[in-house]
Amino acid sequence: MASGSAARKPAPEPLVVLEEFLPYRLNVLAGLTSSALAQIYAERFGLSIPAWRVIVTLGQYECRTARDMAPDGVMHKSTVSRAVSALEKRGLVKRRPNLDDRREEWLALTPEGRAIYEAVAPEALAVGERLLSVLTPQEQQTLSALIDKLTRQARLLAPQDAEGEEA
Amino acid sequence: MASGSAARKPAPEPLVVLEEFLPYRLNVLAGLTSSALAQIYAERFGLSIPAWRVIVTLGQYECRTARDMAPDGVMHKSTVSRAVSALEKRGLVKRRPNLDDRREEWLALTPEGRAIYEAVAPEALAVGERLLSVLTPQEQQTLSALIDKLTRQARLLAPQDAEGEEA
DNA sequence: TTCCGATTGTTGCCATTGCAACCAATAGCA
DNA sequence: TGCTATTGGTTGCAATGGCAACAATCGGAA
Repeated sequence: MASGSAARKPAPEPLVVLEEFLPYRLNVLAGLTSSALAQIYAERFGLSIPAWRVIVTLGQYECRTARDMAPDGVMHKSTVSRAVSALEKRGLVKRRPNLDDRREEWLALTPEGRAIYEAVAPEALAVGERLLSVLTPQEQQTLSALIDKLTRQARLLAPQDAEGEEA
Repeated sequence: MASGSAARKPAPEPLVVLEEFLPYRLNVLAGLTSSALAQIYAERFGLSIPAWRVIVTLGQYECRTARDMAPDGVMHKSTVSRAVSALEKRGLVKRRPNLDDRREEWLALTPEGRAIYEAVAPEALAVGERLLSVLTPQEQQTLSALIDKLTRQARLLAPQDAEGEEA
């Protein structure tokens, strides 16, 4: 940084201080966290973010439909669709028609899918633990409550439907 | 939801409960927050996320170089490059060669850019305020501290260099 | 029964963007 | 002075993913 040190001169009237701006800080934190996680499921298991979410959801609930895959509204239905297709092609997920409503299909992990799930999940959990390890149990509980409050509020402020648009 | 209510059956052994998994919850919150913000700077001012960040950074610090634009490591240098090009083409940002080191260029908002900044910033701030309005001042302070702690830790866990990969 | 609107899921198209290769310029060192 | 490693920045390429249009199906009301 030869002479770039002058880059700190504040502008006439800085209206927003980025480093203190909550949405920005949340994005940075979420991005870093995703990176840490991606190291696990991407590099080591060849899973994309959407694929990882599908795997983990199906590991948690058997037989969800693609529609239910993103009820919290984090992924686009097209994203889910493509992720499921890819996972099916890899033999990790299996579809079964729902005879009661033939628009949708039941989804479930195959044994191979379950195996991957059981290999990835503990490592992902470990990352989460390592993240939280800098907080006391009390702080963790507080954080959880704060995130919940903010998420509820953010849902009110965000465009009603559209929610899936990060990465 | 004709018959989909059965989708709740938990799997044999759910190792990860997504709704309680910190990285996931952070991503959801950050995504919703970004959506709320994007409504302002995208729909109303035609700014992309990177463009918004450039504008806001230049509003805060005059004459930063493109390199300094993402020191917190949130944007790729190619992303910054393209955002700056676009903004220059729109006449919102001006480049000036740095004669001391001709690899880099000083960047600054043009009057038009400054005008946009002064129009967007207050609205963006308002979104942030509305988000935080569900927390007491005490809680806001706590949240800030927790985010800092987690961000520091996440930086240690994430791949050393790569950080810009959200959206 | 027969529409019409709503819902699930897929796909084509396009914008975004990460990656890596590359150019230009600098710094450090022999 | 040259030679090499490093850094700021740009661009081609390919993959990702959102949007919107579409097909298939269902539910409800006339």
